[in-house]
Amino acid sequence: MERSTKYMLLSKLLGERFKEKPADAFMDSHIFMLRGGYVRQVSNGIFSLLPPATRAAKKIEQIIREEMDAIDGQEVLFPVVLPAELWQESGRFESVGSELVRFKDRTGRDMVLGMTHEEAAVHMARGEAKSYQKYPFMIYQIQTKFRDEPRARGGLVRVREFTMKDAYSFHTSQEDLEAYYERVLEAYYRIFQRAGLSNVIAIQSDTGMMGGCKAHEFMYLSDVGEDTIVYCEHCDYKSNMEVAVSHIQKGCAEEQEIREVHTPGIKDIASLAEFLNIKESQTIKAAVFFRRDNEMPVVVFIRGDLQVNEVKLKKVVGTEVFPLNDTTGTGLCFGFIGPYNLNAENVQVIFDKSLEGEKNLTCGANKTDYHLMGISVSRDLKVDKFYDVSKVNEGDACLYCGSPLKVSRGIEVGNIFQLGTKYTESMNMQYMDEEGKLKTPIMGCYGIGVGRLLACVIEDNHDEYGPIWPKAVAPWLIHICMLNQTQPEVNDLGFKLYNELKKDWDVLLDDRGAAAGVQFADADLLGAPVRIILSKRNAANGQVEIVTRDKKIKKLVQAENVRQEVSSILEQVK
RNA sequence: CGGGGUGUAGCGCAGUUUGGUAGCGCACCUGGUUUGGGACCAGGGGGUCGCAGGUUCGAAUCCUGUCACCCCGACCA
Repeated sequence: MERSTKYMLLSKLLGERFKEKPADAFMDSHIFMLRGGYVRQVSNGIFSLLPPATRAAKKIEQIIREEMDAIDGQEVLFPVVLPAELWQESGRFESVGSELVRFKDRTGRDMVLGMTHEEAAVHMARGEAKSYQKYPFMIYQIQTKFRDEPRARGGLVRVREFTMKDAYSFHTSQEDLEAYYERVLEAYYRIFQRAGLSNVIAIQSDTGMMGGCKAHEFMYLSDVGEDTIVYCEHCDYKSNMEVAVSHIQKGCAEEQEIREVHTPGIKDIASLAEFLNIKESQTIKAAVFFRRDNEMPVVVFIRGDLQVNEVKLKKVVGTEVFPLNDTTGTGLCFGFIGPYNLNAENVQVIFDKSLEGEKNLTCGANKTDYHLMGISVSRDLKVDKFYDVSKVNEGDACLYCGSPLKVSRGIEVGNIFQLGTKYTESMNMQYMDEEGKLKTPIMGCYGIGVGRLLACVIEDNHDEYGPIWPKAVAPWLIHICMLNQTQPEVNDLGFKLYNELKKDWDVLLDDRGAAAGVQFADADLLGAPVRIILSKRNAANGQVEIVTRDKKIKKLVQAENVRQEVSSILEQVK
């Protein structure tokens, strides 16, 4: 019996492969992982990995490990289950929503499932790093996380339980953190490159529930990505849509008198612009939200052609906001809300910067079926402050160089944060500096989702038949097919090559005696970079065929030269 | 959490409108013929038709409830 999945007989490999497209999958990586016997869903967003995926994941983890060690990381392991007290110390037991799984243990003690490990890292570090002499240091783990996502989807791209590499660094100065942050950023680029993932960019991002000041997300650019990225082709500007900024072209309208117009049933900007034959950019849109703390509705006034960026708005109002659909009890005249003569006693009003200085605008009249035309913002409205709460649109001018901005989709495969002292301070972590004074360390954290990265590697490396694994990640490097296996010379040569090659490489031997088409289809799904094909007709000449999974190399070689040919071909493939 | 969709064998599906013995293709097992892109012949195993109630002589099919999964949105290190 084979004892190692490193080399393996295909007849023993666990994992049914099939040719039909699974009905529930729509992403290529998801389809191939199901069809190729890589993963099986156990529950929504919860997967088991079969041997091929396990092997590929381990290889990715090893790449990550090497690169983390290369920037002085020390590997550790935190628990999956943590006591609520730790999360109460940081304040996140209360502040994080229901994606944090909370439960009670046998004795009724509150516990959580780790969804990220800042608290655990500080808990470890504060007990072990009491002198400045230990600093700086970085600890990391590769560990299961659980987040009860409201909506898992796309196979391994967005799941509830997943393996993540998370790293935490501790510093005695902001400068030191920033210098280290740069080292991590470069290590991340090396990791993605080594894993065979092209087209990953680092972009500025929102810090979200992590807190802190500066953060980057590493985005694999892909049409099936869930995140929207704004970037400038001319300068270096790249940002998540959530925090993207742009220069908004201002109108140059003439000032006009205010006049009321009858607009029966015209409740949205598109129909208003059409009804009055004006541009959408000449209107003021009112978007209403409610605050999570339910204090009062938030009315955002923004130029009619723009949209409200809820992440930006959340930062301005200081709490989460949700679009308000139920109008009753707000005192607002829905569909006809305008900033002029608005009874704003019971609402919070925010003006977007797109309105600053604009003239001759049309807005709701705060009474049903009427709008006002000719509003000039500086003349007619009292605005204390304009905020940037608008979404960037493709083609907007870059704030830094003026070139038109581009918009793309991406999958977040990693992120890095400068956390500052958010956790070290709240959790009372201190060290003694050179002068004998107690100081609070400054912290950074850095994550990579292993399974998501694996899925992205397939997204980036596949054809219509299956994955084309980069050799650094491939479950097996060499896949031997024996056509006409009933012929002793084929069978014997197959096992001879298998036994020889497995000394140096991860090898899979198809010993099932299956039809050629079956063997090829399965080899495509398993995606080994190099395929060796044995057949009756070539065995007669002492030859075997070697092809690469990407079909770029295909050659007949003498059986006795296979080892060196494989070696040289492996040098050439990605 | 809102909107939509689907639950029948491991996978893909038909059957439900009009109630009457649980079906098809692929996969799996046995034997045989095959073998350069999912080949063929013969035989076989596998289902409480998501679950729970109800109507009925009789329910995959009709009614009520419930659960799960998928898609869009909301949400999200």
